[in-house]
Amino acid sequence: MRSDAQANRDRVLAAAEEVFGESGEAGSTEEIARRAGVGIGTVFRHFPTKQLLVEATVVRHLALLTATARARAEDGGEAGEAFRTTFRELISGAPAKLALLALRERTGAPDDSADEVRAAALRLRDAVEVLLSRGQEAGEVRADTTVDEVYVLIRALANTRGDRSVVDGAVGVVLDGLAPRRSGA
Amino acid sequence: MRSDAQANRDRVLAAAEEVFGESGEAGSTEEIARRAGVGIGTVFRHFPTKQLLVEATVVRHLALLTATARARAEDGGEAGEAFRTTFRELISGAPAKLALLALRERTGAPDDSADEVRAAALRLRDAVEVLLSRGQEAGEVRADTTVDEVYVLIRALANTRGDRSVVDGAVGVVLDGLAPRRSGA
Amino acid sequence: MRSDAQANRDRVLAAAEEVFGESGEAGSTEEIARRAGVGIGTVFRHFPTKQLLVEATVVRHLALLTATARARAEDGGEAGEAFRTTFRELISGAPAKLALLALRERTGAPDDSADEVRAAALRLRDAVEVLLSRGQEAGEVRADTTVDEVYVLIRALANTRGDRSVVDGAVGVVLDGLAPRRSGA
Amino acid sequence: MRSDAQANRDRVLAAAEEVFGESGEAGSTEEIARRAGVGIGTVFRHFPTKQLLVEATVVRHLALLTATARARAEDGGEAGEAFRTTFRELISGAPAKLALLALRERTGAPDDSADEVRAAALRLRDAVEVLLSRGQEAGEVRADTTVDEVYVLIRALANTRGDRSVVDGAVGVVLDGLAPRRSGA
DNA sequence: AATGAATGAGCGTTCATTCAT
DNA sequence: GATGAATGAACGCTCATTCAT
Repeated sequence: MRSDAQANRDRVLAAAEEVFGESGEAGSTEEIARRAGVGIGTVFRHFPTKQLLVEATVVRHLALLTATARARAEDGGEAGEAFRTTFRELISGAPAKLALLALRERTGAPDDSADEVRAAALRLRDAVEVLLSRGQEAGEVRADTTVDEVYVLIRALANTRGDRSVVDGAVGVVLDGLAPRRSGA
Repeated sequence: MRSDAQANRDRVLAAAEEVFGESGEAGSTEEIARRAGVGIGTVFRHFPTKQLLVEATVVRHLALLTATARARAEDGGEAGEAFRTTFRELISGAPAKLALLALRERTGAPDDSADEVRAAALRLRDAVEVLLSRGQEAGEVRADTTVDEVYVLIRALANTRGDRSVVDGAVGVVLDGLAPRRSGA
Repeated sequence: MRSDAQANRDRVLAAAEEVFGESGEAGSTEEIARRAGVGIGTVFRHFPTKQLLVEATVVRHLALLTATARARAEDGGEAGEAFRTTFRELISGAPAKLALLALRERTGAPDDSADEVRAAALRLRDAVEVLLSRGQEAGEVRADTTVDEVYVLIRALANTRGDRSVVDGAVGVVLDGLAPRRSGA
Repeated sequence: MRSDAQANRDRVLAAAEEVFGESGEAGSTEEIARRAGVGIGTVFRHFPTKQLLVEATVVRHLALLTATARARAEDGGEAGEAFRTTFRELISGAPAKLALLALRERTGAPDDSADEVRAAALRLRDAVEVLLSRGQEAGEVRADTTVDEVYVLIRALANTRGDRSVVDGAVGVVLDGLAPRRSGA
């Protein structure tokens, strides 16, 4: 029975990512249950509160992004390229869905599980940091920028809506800003 | 009574900007009425639908930002400086509140008044364009970037939450990306 | 100024008959004011309560019907014909609007002015009685029926909706039922 | 739980018939919930819209009347008597409540479920037609009247309020009008 | 006397949450 | 464990009524 429960939990989380991705926190729990193919009671058994479901969804998504970043880091490719590619991937990774994140980080921490969100965000930040450091050491990324700044840029751009080409151009501008500063500049 | 009505309309809009700024569209009309110090009926007399109130709030905010940008353009200051200062101002102008904008631009245009939002957004874009063009002509801003890209960057960064100093640093990085490209680069 | 006020009162009553005729008591006071071309305050100055406005409208309508019936009675035409014609007129007189009446007579008498409604209804009943009696005396209407029965039939049929021809046929059936009974029956 | 749900649905419908019977469509859903002894949410779970609740109530009532008429038709009694008895039963069946019907048939058909109302009304009409035809074939009911006329008469009289004896007398008059026409008349 | 802005109770409806089965 | 019916607080909105001008 344990695996059944686990399977249900996963289906609920997947449905939640879909629904919250479309409607933000306004997405209804009932709709999530419907898409997950389970009863509403099952959703609440796994996530006693909507808040907890939202947070679990965010954590799951952050974990996914973290995995992406780590994979890049382990790829062993060229440091600057790895950093830039990951930067772009995190931004376009799941545009609509990261909206969630932005929303989440706007409010206080009303319950314990918010700590898990913070922890997950930190793990992503750390993964980004690895790539950033390497890029900087390789002289491919400007030395005078911090992970926090880079992380802020990723979050800001991840929520952007608009023409793909325009957004891509905008990201390009930002990456130019992250290029090494000319010594004589 | 006309002036009273106008005053109330303004108080409602101000309260709406506050509430929507904190909670997005989820902010309740009742709460807005409370903060404006008027009855719920008064809110609906001025804005027959919540949607219309949201849009009026967005328009008002965009108009404010547009005024800021235009004032800079007329200041007659140095072109590059004017552009960069305005860029920073639009971003920090009303952090929490611009969240609204992002939300708005995510959905379709269900009613006529949405056109006013679009029009107001275009006016802001145009005001930015003036500053951008001057900066480019003066050789103070890279020539190969478009208003749309710049506008996307402003919108993205305007919704950012976080330490003032970190955000400022991130904006600085972006402005570096907007600096003229080295000819020999 | 007196005549202005009187004129306004009349315009309001006319608008009320129109609106209540279309929507029953659900018609809004605001809509009545709009159609009467006066401010909402004016409506309430003349009729301090919606209830009173409804009743005044009913009274006005009943008075109109009463006048119709009395005119027939004074016409001096043939008694049976006069009765039958009036019977039909009262029914088709203002179909949709009499709906009001039916509604009214369903509830208790919560305020004094309801007495005026009752009085107006009695006046109509009396006018009908005159025509009925004459018809009976002339041997043109069955002798064993009472005004109350006739009045009930009028009220019932007045609210009927449906094809004109079908309703006319139904009224014809009822008039047949009101014809003198065969002595040998 | 299925049976509980069904029981609740029935209690809601019964309460709705009561409330709408007293106040027409103006009766509040909250009041219906109260009388049914359920929460407001339960009412909306079974009838997602007030409109649907109104229509379901009407359909239920019409079905009841139809059953009554059909039972008479199958009784195998004397044709004229069966027709007249049913005619009276349909009228006194649920006086106050049929008000609903009248209201319903006044408006257009804004949603699909209104079709069910129409269908239910047709079934009742058909049941009446069976009795009418038999009565006419038996020479107990005038041959020159149509179901539509009879149906109109039933609807009109069903909404009548007033002394039982007076209404009974009025119905008697109408039944006389439905009696076979004298050949030599 | 007329106006129409303001008020707030009340309504239809939604949705997170509980709990009997 | 899973289900889904039941619950009721809360929301958007309407409208009769009041009152400052």
